[in-house]
Amino acid sequence: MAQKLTLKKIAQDLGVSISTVSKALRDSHEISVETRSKIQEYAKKFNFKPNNIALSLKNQKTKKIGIIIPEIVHHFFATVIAGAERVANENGYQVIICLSGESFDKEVVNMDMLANGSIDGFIMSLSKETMEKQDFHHVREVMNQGMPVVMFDRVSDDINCDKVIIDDAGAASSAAEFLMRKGCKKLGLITTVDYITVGRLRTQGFKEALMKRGMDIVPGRILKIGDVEDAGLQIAAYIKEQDMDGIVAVNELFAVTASKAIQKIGKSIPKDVAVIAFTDGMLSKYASPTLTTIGQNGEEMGGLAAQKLIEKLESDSSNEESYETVIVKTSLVERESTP
Amino acid sequence: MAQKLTLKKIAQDLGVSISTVSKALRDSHEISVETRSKIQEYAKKFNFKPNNIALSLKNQKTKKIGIIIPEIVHHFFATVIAGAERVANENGYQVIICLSGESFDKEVVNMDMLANGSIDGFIMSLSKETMEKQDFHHVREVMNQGMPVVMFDRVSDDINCDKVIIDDAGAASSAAEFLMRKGCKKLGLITTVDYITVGRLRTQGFKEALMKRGMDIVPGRILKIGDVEDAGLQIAAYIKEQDMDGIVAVNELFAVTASKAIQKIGKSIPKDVAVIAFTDGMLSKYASPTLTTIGQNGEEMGGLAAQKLIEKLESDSSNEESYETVIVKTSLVERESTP
DNA sequence: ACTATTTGCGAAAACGTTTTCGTGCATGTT
DNA sequence: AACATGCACGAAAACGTTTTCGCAAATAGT
Repeated sequence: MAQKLTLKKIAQDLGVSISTVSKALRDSHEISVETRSKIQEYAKKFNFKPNNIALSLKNQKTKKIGIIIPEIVHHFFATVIAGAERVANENGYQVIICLSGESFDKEVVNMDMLANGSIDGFIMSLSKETMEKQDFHHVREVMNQGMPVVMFDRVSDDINCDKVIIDDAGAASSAAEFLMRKGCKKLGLITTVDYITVGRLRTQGFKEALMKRGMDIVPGRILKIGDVEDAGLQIAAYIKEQDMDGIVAVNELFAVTASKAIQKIGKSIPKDVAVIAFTDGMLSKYASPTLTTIGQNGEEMGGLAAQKLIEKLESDSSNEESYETVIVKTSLVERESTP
Repeated sequence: MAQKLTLKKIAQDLGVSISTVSKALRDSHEISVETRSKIQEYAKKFNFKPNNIALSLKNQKTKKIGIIIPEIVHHFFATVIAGAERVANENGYQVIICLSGESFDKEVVNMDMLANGSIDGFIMSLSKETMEKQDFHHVREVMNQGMPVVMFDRVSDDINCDKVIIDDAGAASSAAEFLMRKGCKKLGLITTVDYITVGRLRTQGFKEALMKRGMDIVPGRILKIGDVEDAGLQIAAYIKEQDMDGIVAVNELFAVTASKAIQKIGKSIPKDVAVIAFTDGMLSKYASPTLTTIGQNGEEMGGLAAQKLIEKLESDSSNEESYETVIVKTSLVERESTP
């Protein structure tokens, strides 16, 4: 277990001072060529790598970015992380991941832990509890300390920072419009309760599309799911009770659950009922029938978020406070569940 | 942008020395009660939190663990991370995630970056390329520096360290046995090429189960997939050509792809062909029909890996070099794809 | 009243870097 | 011979902590 090599040890072994070693390794002209190569060879031979912690302390930057998300076992978030990690790595950064598990308290604790020097900036998507409580003191606090924050997907208008989102309302509207163009007259929507921003916006977009076509908005055809646990039962009942020929679902799970319920009552997809889902993940690709989806391009969102964060980090911190909201285009992927 | 509070600033503001502040905040009896409470109140008021980097440097430990995995957009790995993150957090640790993207070089680079002081220990699953090359110098190197490593899932016998794996051969054997008990006579296997340890072991277990029952092993019924890209075509051809009444697949994707191919040629599941898959993820739960699976309990594996790593980290590092391999039980989840 | 003991606090080292500022010595210039 | 210049290197500060040690003053013990 060869102890970790430090400048100090090299200096001792070679009979020079620490500063000389440091300078030699950075190829400073202050050091004679012989001394320099002697030190460099020694360092190479014993595979010296400067200690990151010491560098962080000295430079007051860690080259790490913190990502706080509600869940990782969720295809969309996983793709976001993948994108963020890629861009971070390309720029010499590493990512530290913390999961809030949709809990406000855990989100706060995690942020506090990371904010004390562990990272240079945050990428985050708010937990359900946080959105419900509308309590954002923790993110305000880290921003006050001069730590940049980029939010994605689950964002809040109450916080002034860079954001990366998709045009939820617009995408939901296009989805409904797409179904109507295919001939659907009785559209349904399976969405979340309103305090989840994305659910609310998608509901709003859905309604707008119907209104634009002058169609009635039938309240019963809009199902808002609060407790995901018994989504299955709620959706089954909803499918049985409502007479619809097209359904928009705000996520894959709702869509595939609905799809199964539809087939169970003897209707066929897409002939009797067309289905379109948000989030282009594994389920949509492999469900039966495969689902037409609105892809959220998570990889791209993650990449953009990292990009923006790193830009903020590397610009003169003395710069003006200007925040931007990037809207990532969604992509409609047509599969078997629509005509 | 209130500058980050430090001991030094508190000391200046209160007209005492840095050491006094430090001691007061740790409730040392060396400091008088008045001074202590004065300092503590001040610290609380301005929300002082000690700088993690400085602590890391001082204590020579970061309270962070590095996780290196091939992919994150993969349900199994996501569950492992979730489990590791949970246990890590419970013990005051944080996780840093690096993705190798199945590339040897990226695995090496990432390990090198993390090994220079950023973390206290590693949890990792080897990339495909690494397993193919059989080059493990990078993990040996960090181990030589006294940094503990715990491997999971994709491990190597050539490396001596703690490991967390499932009993792949045993699980594959039970899967085959399960199908035979249900009356299947002509079993097929969809697996990976042999240099992926888990694929090899599952293949081996599958064969053992057949031999134990005295059944012939028909080479054509064992499909080894190397390039995942055209797995679809290979599986479709295989299903068409071979006459089988039961199939074991080493992952969900292969299983659901096979399942679709089977239904496409007009056979019914599970009546004509029974299907059983490894990895109990989203696909199995929502495919049509839903799949009987062998759950790998990724959450548990991640948790155990973190547990073992933290134990190693917190024991006297002077302890004996004893390594353990934990075998996590698999769980058979019966669904519609088997009789 | 003189010595022990306790009390309350500060100085300084250490962790591993980088960087600024000397400093001693050889060389070059008058 | 006197002085400026350049070269090659070392000392020390700084980043923010914790901790050991030392020291002065106050208290206690005879």
